[in-house]
Amino acid sequence: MIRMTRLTDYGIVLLTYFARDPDHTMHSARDVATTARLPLPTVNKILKALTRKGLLISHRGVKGGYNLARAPEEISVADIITATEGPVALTQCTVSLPGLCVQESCCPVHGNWQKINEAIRQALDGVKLSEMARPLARQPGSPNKNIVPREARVS
Amino acid sequence: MIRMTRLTDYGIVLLTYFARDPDHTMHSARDVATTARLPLPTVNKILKALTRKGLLISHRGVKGGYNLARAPEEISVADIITATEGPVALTQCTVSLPGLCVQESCCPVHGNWQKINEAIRQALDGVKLSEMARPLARQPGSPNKNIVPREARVS
DNA sequence: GTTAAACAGTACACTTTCAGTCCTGTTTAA
DNA sequence: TTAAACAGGACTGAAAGTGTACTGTTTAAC
Repeated sequence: MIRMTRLTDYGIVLLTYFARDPDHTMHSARDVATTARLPLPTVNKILKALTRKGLLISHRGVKGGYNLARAPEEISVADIITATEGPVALTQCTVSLPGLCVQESCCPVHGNWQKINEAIRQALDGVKLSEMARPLARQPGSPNKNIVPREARVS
Repeated sequence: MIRMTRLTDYGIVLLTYFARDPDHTMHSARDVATTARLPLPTVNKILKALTRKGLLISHRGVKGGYNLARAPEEISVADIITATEGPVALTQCTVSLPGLCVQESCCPVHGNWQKINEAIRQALDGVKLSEMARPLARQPGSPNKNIVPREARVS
């Protein structure tokens, strides 16, 4: 499996809660944590990170909370992954700028990765948060199932 | 960054050495390790794994070694990743069979990942080993540059 | 038949990364 | 003034990844 971190997965789920709210009202980390049934410290951490990367807007103070910084149609899965994990790429080399790799001039597969990464980037860029939030939500206030605890899975 | 393990990266590079040989002759792990300038134990480990998954054919004994099990045009990057890391997917849930996830029935993004993973699978399936081996090889006997040692990169 | 080269399989130690939590500080509505 | 809520950093335990070593099996060559 090509790994995405669990926090990124959580982040996407949390963002769908914001996206699903038609009024675009503010939601505190506590509310979101309760809704998503995830521990508050973890939710805090994720929302803070997403804010730093410009996907959420924070409001401090007693009635504070978070808002989506952009419309759900304008936020792609690639944006979210980029925010929490850095540029979308499968290998280190294509993340770094040209010339930074010490063995670049003689690598047998140099350049080919660019094409692969570009394809993946496009795939992830084509899926918007609005789509992720849309169809299959049966119970809005429900936990993330993407992460399956090992002990919860049939062997 | 969406992570692929280093061994997978190595594996792809090693396979390109086999693919690049027009005669499809057998190569021992020792030879490949020397050519790729990677430690022999590591190369051994990777080639053994690729053999178990059916991408290479092994021949034991004194003049033994490895061969590609199929033509380079018939081996995709997805095949290689699948062989070393399991099914191509970004999240756990889409790897498991339906029904195995305890929270499946109420996950807000369930099903949407299927689409994303499919897109990525197709992207990786469209790139064949023959393409990876083809164009940019300047010095056939050169090391893998995909992995950039942290200390080798400009900060 | 003996030998040595080469693959097969397993186990292990080391390192790095992830995940989750906690603590202190700042902001702001009531 | 108070308390709710975000900001930022630090820390720890767990998990995964990485590289190596060791023992066993196969087989070509002599």
